[in-house]
Amino acid sequence: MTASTTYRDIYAVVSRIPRGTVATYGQVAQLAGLPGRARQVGYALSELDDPAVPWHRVINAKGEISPRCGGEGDELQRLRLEDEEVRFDRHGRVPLERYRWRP
DNA sequence: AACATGACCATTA
DNA sequence: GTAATGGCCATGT
Repeated sequence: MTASTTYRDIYAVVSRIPRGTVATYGQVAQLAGLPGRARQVGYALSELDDPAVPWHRVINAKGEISPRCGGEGDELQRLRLEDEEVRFDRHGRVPLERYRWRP
């Protein structure tokens, strides 16, 4: 494990995302003080094993759920978001204009 | 130390 | 609407 400060910073921001809202990787990176390092955010979440972090509230800039190893990860994420009042359109993505987290 | 990989984003055509 | 390009950095071998 040995979570680096960068990762802990990312986890801290993700943990602050309110229920019923979503944030993009770029947004999380920006709020975490890592502008332009959206990639690291996704990587940090992939290595994440802390159930206290609502990683399912983080999606890509297209409002879609990013693929992930394991198979059921994307599906699980969608179910969890729907369980939090977040609806998907017919394209299978979330309207960021509507559910985007605004700190 | 070097190389390759990765849950990405913004811009341009 | 899609396709391609550049950039950014941590992790594992």
